[in-house]
Amino acid sequence: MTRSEENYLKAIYHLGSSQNKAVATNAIARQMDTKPSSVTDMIKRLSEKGLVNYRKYQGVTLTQNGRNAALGIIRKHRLWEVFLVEKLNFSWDEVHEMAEQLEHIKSEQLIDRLDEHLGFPKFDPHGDPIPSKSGVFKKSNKRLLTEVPLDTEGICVGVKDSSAAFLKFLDKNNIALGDKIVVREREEFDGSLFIEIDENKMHISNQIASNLYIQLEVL
Amino acid sequence: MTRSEENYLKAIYHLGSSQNKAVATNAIARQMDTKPSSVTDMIKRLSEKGLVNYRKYQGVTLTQNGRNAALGIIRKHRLWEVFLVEKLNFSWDEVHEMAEQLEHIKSEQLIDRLDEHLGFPKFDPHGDPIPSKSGVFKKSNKRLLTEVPLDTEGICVGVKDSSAAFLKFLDKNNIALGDKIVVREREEFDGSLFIEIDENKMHISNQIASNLYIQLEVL
DNA sequence: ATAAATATTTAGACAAAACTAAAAAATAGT
DNA sequence: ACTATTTTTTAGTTTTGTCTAAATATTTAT
Repeated sequence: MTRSEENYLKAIYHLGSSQNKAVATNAIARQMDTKPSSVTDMIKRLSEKGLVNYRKYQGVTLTQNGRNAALGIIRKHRLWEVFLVEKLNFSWDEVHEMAEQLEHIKSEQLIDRLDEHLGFPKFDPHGDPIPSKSGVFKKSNKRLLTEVPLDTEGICVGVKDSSAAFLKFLDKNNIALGDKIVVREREEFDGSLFIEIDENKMHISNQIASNLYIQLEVL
Repeated sequence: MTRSEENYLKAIYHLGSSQNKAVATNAIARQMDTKPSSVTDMIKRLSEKGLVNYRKYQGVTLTQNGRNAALGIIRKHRLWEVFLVEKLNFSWDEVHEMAEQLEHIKSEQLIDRLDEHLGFPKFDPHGDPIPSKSGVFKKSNKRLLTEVPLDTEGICVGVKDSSAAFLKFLDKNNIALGDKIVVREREEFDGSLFIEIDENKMHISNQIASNLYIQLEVL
């Protein structure tokens, strides 16, 4: 499979073929920053290879083979992200570009050894689940801080609003990706939260909480 | 730069442009398992980009830019090989294919962090020197066991004859890549050697010794 | 139900990187 | 010095993946 084919499969998966919804040509074009006509071309090729189901004008879904291929690429992407963050000390927001390249390295052996080297992680640094070799994965336990149950420990894995202003705010208040967070109390009146962040108590507004993603621990 | 361009530069470097000899079209074609006409095409492109010096029918040399690019790729290749062997426990003979792919990953940051993660190694698992960020590297201290001075410790990093028969012999005699080796005595009569291999004393024929590469330690 | 808007596909081109076949230059052998 | 051989280059195609422009299908709005 070519690199380009892999990228299309991944895009189709992310655009909803994970839930087996048919994905529109236009949506793929937007996602991949390319033209709809190019997408049509590629879809035909993928269809001939039995990786997608395609009927003219009706959008596209992944076949079982296509889905497996997509999951394989996602597995590689996320394992490499873990490597970059855990072993090379990159931060969550620096790794995507590199992982986009690394995910196309072809070697079963390599990715299995990497998996082992990393201790078979189940989630990537953004809290997204890592499919196993055979394509199974845990449901993500990533949710907004506003939706986390009380007294349950989680790890800060992402932001919804990635504006400079918000990131600066986080920085000033010593909230960083990877921090351990527990919600201790929810204020009914304004939806603000009392939290503990790496053992320090804090009070944050609903505004803030609704822009922070937390990954809850799962066994 | 495209992947293909990078591979051509590397091939030209290895074929003698390291010593600034002009490299023949045919030689490149052989090395890259491609046709001479394809090589001519590519050389023209590289020449337009200022990466090689080219005069029709006269062969090709690398420009300074070309040489730097080639060294950059070699640096990446060899650092990834160290990673594969040291961190993922692959053996010397399994890593080349993977490194061929990994060497094309584009990210200065990534390779510098990898370098640091590995402790700034100066040689790869085959005993070949790793160019620094700025393109300088130690001369290889890789040589045949027959040419190693007495009482000088080295590490077994390669074989000249990689026939199954020879590899089987090594296996049977417990000689493996990565073993520490010291030559204690050379027998004038038949050129055989008394060596210590990981503390065990052994006597090996000149035949054997002249097919084993040793990397001598350097500071 | 039909016109307007939107989405999708087709047709034809292009660039990169390869190929084959044929021509031209360089080298070697006598 | 002049063939014969080898090497290199040119010319013309092919494949992959993209593009633009035009044609066709579908959806939406009245």
